Amino acid sequence: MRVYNTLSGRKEELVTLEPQKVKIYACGPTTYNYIHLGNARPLVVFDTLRRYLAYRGYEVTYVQNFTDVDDKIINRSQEEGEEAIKLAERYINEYFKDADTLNILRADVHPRASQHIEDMIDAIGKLIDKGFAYEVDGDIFYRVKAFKDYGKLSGRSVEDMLSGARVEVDERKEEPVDFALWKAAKPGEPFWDSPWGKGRPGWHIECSVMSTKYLGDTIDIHGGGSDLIFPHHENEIAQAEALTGKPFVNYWMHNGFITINSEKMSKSLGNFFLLREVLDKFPADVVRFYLIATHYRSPLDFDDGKLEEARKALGRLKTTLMLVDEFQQDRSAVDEQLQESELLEKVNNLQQEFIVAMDDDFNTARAIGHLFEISHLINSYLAKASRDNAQDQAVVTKAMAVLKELGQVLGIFIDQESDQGAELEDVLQILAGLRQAARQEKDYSLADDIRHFLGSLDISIEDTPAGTRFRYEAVPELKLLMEKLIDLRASFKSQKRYEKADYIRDSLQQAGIIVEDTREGARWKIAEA
RNA sequence: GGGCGGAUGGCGAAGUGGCUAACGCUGUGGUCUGCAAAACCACCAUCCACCGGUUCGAAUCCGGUUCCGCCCUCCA
Repeated sequence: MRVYNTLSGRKEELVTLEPQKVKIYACGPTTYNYIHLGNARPLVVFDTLRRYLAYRGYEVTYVQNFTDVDDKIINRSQEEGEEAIKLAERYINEYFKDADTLNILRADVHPRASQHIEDMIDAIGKLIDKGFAYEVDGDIFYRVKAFKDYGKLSGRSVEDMLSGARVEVDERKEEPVDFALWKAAKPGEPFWDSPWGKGRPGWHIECSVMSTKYLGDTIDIHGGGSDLIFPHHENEIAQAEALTGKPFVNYWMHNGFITINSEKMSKSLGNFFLLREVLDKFPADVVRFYLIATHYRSPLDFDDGKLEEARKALGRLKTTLMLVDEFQQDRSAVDEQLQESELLEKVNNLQQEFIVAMDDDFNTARAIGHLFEISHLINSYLAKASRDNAQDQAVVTKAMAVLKELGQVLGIFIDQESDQGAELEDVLQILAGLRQAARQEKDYSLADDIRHFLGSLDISIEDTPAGTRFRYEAVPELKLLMEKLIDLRASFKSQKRYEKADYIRDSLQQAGIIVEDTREGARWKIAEA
């Protein structure tokens, strides 16, 4: 398995500290707002990385922090009159809602800066003792010149930075490039007690401290967005390696940005979309698919059209799942009489190619391409297969298991549970029955009326030799379907087509829905409720 | 100014020395259908920003040019 390492600027064979075990630290969000789509990319990218490593037999330990002590949080809390830690906590909870929707697995540990102040004070003290930090008026700065490897990650030299320094210079610092480890508290700010007075930690120290605390002095992979390379990750290295004398991270991985009209999506430019706004318009699996359909290091341009395309593309894979589901007679009883099959041979080859693609720096784009090829093979096979043929059943089931398994590794098959599933399906089938009968009687206006009605609810209807099938992305509301059925029944009654009206009432009853006629009209209820 | 990366069909996006340049979207023709949708079948880049070089052979390596993005300030 090969991984692009920012440190060396090339792909390297992944050799973990311990065989078949991998320790990953991912930089998490600063929680002063809802996350935007740009924040979601590393979440999905590193979640996919993690799933894939687990799929390949690694025991993964995954740590993702929350920055809940920070200038932006303090500013926000002063604007809104909410205590900083409370505000941060509130957005941490909101973060989990978004992440869960996107099918992001929880980390093994989600450490928060606010809960590791003691550890940070301890680390800062040691850095001072070793000569890597100095105090000025209650502030502590890191002495960049003392760390000889400074700049090795971002590929720049201290000299270059000093000459081209655009940093607003704090005169008290020994060098403009020195950065804050500890900031003395200003009036009205949250603070903790330290040997240097009341204050709070700088941003960079938390990751060094929490990474080493939970994963050890040296870890395998540290990930985040490319904008963290400098200064954040550079400073993490300086802090941690000065402290331990050991390499901090073996593989640094950075994802590219999401752009809008080729400009980076960012809060300061104001061109961002909150993840939940996007999730309002598009299902989570589509968003996830969109985020990994491009290689993680490439820029990814955003607009609704791209998501629409992702919706259609993913829909193709889901269609295969649906077609197989429809084809299968009895899922449990297969598998025994499995014979040689050209389909399975090809599918197994594609599974290997999927692995080759993912092994090559997690090339999800190429891997997804192989998924489409599998999908295509299964669809073609299905078109000629026979439901009653045990061999066909076995082969298709086996092929689909591969597709599902690989989709699961990428996290793109998110099951959408419906709470009224049973009734809903029955009601749809009753509508299908009415339409089917209308078609047989050549009453196409009624047949089309039903189809158009369903179309208006974003349910599309497809006739197949085996019957009628429904497709929808958002689970439709039972209430609306019932209103239509009640309407139809009323019009049948007024036309004195009682056999149709009764068909509706009787089949609803069988489905567990009771229709009662009253003076004002009909009403309905679910029998068990 | 310094550092890093990119330029592939109508669009998106893989491919980093050698079979017909993946895959998806769109489009076209066909099968199927009361109509439709889905599915299936077939077709859609003699060419990979430009110029030069290395090589038997390059989109793929090297040099140069143009254009674009990112980082150097909080940012995933």
